[in-house]
Amino acid sequence: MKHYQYRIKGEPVVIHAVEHTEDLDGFRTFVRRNLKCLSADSETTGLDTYSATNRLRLVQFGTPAEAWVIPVEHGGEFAEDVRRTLRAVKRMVIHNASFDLQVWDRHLGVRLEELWPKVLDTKVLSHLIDPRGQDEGGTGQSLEALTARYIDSQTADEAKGLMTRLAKEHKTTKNRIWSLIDVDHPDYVLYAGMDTILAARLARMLAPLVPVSARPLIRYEHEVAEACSVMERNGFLLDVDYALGLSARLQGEEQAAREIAAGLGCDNANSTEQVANALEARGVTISGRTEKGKRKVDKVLLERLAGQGDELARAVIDAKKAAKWRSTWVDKFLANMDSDGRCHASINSLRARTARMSITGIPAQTLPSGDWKIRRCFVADVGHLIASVDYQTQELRVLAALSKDRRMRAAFAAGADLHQITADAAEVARGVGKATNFTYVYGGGAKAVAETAGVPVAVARKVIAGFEKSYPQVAGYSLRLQHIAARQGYITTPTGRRLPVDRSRAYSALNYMVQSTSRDVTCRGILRLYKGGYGPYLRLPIHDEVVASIPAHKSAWGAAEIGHLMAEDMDGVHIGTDPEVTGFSWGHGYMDEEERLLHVR
DNA sequence: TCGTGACGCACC
DNA sequence: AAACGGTGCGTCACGA
Repeated sequence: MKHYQYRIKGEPVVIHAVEHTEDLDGFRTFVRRNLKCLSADSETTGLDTYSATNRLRLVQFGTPAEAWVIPVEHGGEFAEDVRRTLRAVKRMVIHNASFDLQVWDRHLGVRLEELWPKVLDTKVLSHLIDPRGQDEGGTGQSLEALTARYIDSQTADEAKGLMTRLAKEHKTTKNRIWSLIDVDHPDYVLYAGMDTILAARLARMLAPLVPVSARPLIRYEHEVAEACSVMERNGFLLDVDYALGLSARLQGEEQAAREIAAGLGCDNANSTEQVANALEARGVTISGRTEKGKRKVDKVLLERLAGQGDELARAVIDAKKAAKWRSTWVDKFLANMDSDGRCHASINSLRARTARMSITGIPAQTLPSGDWKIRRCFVADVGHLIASVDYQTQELRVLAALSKDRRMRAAFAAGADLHQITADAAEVARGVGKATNFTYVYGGGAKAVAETAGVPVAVARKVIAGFEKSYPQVAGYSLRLQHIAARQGYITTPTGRRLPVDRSRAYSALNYMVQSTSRDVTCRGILRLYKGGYGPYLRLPIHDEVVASIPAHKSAWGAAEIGHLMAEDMDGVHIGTDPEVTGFSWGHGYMDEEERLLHVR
């Protein structure tokens, strides 16, 4: 048994490090005394919870003044005591609970469903107080930044410095120190214990700072996080043979393209500088410049040159694409999969300033959609099919509900084609109307519309004017939001969420409102699915879409049920869904008929 | 050898 | 007067 003293702004705190089973008596007394509420945290060998080599090393429990660190790595009675404690505590404060709950689920066998209902996640509180990141003028959501802002900057620095110093001492990197450091190293134990003390203090500090309007969101965001953590635990089955084949093919394509590029004077197609030099050596003039004044060599330029017959441009495009597809997607899937061949995404259910989610691990939000080959890597469970259900023009319907624009609402009620209406108002093609609708909601002007729709700026101006004439109350709504934002620095969504709006970019208020409210539509749908027993079938949420793996023998029924549960009326505007059973792989939804016939299981 | 900024590119 | 919102990630180039 060891005890470490530390001071936070002069106040003494103590960290008890359990070493022997006899030490557990003191720990049990501590738990009994604080059964009502404890903070908790864990230290693992890494963030890859589902990999075969990942281990749980420490579990820590704390109060604002005291922490106990249990070396669960030793197993036996230590692990058993932690299990009992996790189950017995009435309320648990955790910073980013999704991570720890999955760790305990995987390594201790305590199901995350059992623990989520009693968790208070300080990261959730922090986001509801200020969703901005550190580089956006906010505090960010990291424990370190929150400690510096709300508790004590010196403590934050010292806690952070501990592990950096340990890594240096052990001549290793910050990423590797977690698995190498002795489980009873004083600095490691101090660091581990401090985190729970800080989380316990943060909970007290942050809870009263959540705006009254956002209080109901506390429960709701914990439930959304729970549903997402179940999806993470489920994982998405990888078609290993297909992925290996695709990887090999991409490697061959990249190699071939690189050889051509090298023959034409460019050794590294990934280096914009080298490509620019090689192109100029061939007599190409590069007029575009980046923000920092460098020669701009992007896909637009390269495609144009390739279209004119430039072989180097073509080779560079091919080499870059094959390399990116292999390294960013396929090889990453193969590296990430667990021993059952499943990939576990990491879903940050409350991420952006607008509360939009982000997904890493499987970067599901950014997989190519124009080509099925990458998504084809992911398949339904045995005996299942993939169902994909998305909302129909979610953001525009949300805009109709929010702005109360009579004509937009009437158009949706009548089942009219909003993109066509916008197009007709300016007598342009439907595609131009569609691009304008989206770009307008993104806060774009004539220049942006011209860019995305591929029309001259003069035409873009006309289409925007047509949009505003078609839906006169939308522009008024945008202005009202801008005024509110200018007055108080933030706007409040229908769910009570505060969205800070930078005064220099007041025009983005409309987009923030629509994006955030749409996110909440999807989240409510996810919660209905989760509470309706669909948790085991859910795979990924992607903005306005949910992907699921459902038993094949009732897949059509299942997809329709999912669509039903997700659909909702918002202030009289129906936000409906398009359920689709794609096939045995996710990619099947992006194939044509002929391709589907070639890909059978 | 590491961390970081710039760039480009994938998506809704 | 006009205003492109929100993400993740790989590579290169550079400085500590």
